[in-house]
Amino acid sequence: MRSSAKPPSAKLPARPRRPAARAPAPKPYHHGDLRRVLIDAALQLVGEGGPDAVSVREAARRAGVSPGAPFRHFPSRDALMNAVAEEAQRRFRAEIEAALAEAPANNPLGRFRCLGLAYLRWAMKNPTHFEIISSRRFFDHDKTAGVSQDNAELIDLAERTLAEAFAQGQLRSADLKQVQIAGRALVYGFARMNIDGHFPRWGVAGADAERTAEAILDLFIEGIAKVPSKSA
Amino acid sequence: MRSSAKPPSAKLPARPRRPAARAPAPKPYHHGDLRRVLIDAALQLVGEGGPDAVSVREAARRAGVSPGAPFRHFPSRDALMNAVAEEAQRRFRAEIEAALAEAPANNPLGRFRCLGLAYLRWAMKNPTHFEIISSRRFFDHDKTAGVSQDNAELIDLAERTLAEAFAQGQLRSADLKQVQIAGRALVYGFARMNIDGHFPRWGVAGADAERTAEAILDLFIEGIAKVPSKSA
DNA sequence: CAATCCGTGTAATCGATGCTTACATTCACA
DNA sequence: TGTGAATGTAAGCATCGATTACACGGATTG
Repeated sequence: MRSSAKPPSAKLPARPRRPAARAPAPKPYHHGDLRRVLIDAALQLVGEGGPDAVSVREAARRAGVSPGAPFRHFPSRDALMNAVAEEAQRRFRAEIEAALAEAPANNPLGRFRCLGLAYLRWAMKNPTHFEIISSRRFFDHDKTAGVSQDNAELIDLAERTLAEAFAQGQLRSADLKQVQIAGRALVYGFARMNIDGHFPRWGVAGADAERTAEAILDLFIEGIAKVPSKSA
Repeated sequence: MRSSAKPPSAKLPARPRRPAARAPAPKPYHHGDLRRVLIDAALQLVGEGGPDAVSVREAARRAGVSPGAPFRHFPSRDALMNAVAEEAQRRFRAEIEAALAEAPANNPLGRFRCLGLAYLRWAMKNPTHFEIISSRRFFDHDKTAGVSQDNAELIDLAERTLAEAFAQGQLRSADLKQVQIAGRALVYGFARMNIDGHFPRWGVAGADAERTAEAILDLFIEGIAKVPSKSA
């Protein structure tokens, strides 16, 4: 979308907000909630063609608004992408926490596995959205208090879960930091490889992908668990 | 570079090819090896600001050539990026194979570790170049015989090494495919997290980064090795 | 109720980019 | 030596991000 030929976009028929007693209400001068609509449009564009497919003008077009209008709400394209990325990150975190809420409470290592699985599943179901939250370039690194609060929350969650697992003697290594980074690298890497096209065989079906994701996660968990063989 | 103000590029002083008996040879009409120079310029641009920092015009500017000239050698920007990515992939493979050539021959698992380490080191020393080879979008997926021969070679190499390790009883799992994918995901993930800015603490120094890289690699190797504790 | 302020949208414009077409130059081969 | 193919230039198109001047109209005031 960003520099390719494209039909003139067919002009949406002026969204029917506020039926307006009698006049045809062709298009109210003020949009209503343009900011929200722009973010949604951009999210959709990301879903269709990745981050590069997002253009301010196309988002404006889909919102039925002039090309300059978005700049009233976002000082730059990056600012729009920032908002989009934060929204995606929010959804990501919400889904993972929801999945974890259903996991058994008294098996930390099992909970850790559950966390990783939810991570992988979301990333594979929403590849382009994962792409924008994983590439930190869309987050504002100047803001105080850590840009994406949601991301820090997730990391904390993983760390606490690992600490519990260690406290219950479920881990072989005491270097929790390394284990945490390795675990993150594993799921991150698998998710990104999937997005970046390193597994061309898995078309859209993704059943193989999900099975493999689970398998390598288990391989990792077994690798860090205490007494890996012998009994089981 | 792709849409920001920039000084007019200072105009290189007409590269002195072929001193030309006596005339000042201000600029030969034909460049000599524009294709090569364009790829180098683009590689440099990638090194300076990542893939998005590459513009055909800027590459042309640095080659001291008109904006349309590159299109004689590359039908599109993507084609240029393709060439750039293949060049980077070639260097990547060369360095890894060189490192592996110095590894002890009769310890497959050790060789596997060495491979992973070389991978991580190159990725961390050439982050932006790793970025373009990891994102497969710059490779031509239509070409027969697999686009990046070099990449397939590397994967084969890893698989053979793992098979040897298994044959010598060094591995705990017999599912070599899973082990290979997990290993790839681990190093890939770590490298990309580093590039994508998930480890903001490691400024440019990178000593911490390299140590951590080695640590998580060892953690993984221990996890897949047979008899992980007990003796060592 | 009316006047006005200011948030929000429009129109027009700028420079940069990818890419194409028409033309110019020069190399290489017959 | 002459000519055609290869390779460069010049000019131009459409799109993009971004800025500026202006227009609209809802909300707050007196």
